[in-house]
Amino acid sequence: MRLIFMGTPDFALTALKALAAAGYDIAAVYTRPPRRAGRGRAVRPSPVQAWAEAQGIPVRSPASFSEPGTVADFAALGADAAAVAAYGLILPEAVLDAPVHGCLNIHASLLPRWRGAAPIQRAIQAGDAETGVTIMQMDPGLDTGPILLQRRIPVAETATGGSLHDSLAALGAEAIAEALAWLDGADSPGDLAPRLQSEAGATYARKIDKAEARIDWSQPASHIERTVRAFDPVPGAFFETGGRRIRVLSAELVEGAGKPGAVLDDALAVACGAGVLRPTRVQRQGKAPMAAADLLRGFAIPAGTILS
RNA sequence: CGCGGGGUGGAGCAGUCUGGUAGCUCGUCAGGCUCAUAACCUGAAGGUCGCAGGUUCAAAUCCUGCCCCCGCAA
Repeated sequence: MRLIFMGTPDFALTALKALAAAGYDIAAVYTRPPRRAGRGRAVRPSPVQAWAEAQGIPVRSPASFSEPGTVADFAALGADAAAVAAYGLILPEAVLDAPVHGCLNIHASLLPRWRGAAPIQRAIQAGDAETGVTIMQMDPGLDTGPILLQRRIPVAETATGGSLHDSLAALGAEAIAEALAWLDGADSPGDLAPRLQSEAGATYARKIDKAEARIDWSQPASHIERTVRAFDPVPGAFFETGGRRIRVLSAELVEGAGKPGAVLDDALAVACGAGVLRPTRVQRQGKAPMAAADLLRGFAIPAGTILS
């Protein structure tokens, strides 16, 4: 089966590796163009591009499919199907229809819940007990295509954006391989007939805004705790004190009450809109992550401090 | 050449500007106190101050080069 793979970050790379390992003929990999990024602003290719090039797989990185000839080049590959995972570009209908079996997308949620850009973090933030991945037949809408198959996993109380991302990437890789195997007519694993998404239960996982990373102590402690986990490792929830930014990597709910933002003891228990939260793992700007107790040994945040 | 912080006994930090016996909060070990303790008291061990070179009577501190870690921004 002749495939086109389209994806950009690590989440997509996990799937690409799985498909390559499964022996698919990958005619080309599409990914977003290299751009200046990171400290020093060096131009660097996407994880998918770096790996694909190392494997000798042809890489294409159009800035947009509205560029002349891009759609024709895509169609000329004569692919049986395209596997799309966190690619980052909108695909016009002419692209979606070009492969024999169309374009299949891996989405990191149980659609129709959490359509959109940040399904992993939003699921944790919302306190979902379970989530998963969906393989869908792409249509022109935003994550609205017919569902081919879904795989579920529980969301652990300790799950972070990073850990859940990795779990779902692996699950998504298995699922896309299974869906493609079915399309290929081999070992049909039951009913994979596409079924339309119901609009009931549809929610939108809007992109993570930088401003959301600043902890709002007027919110309930439980919500802040989930946000801390959802935003670990990126973008990282934080607060500021003494002119320094302190990133919170994990926190625990503790007993007590107080005015939101008030530090209640010398071990960094902070009163929230409802309940009290104690950051347990933190990172001061410029420093490595450390236990909150370690930070406090050299950077006191005494009881009575008000965090805004 | 995007902006910036940092590398000091096992941990987290101060000291660097204004060179002059390396300090703080902990941890560890030993002893004491206590019904007992992560509490308290006493004492001890443990440091090539990231690496290399330079200046100086003298460098954690000043100068030069290099390595490593991290935050912001993208």
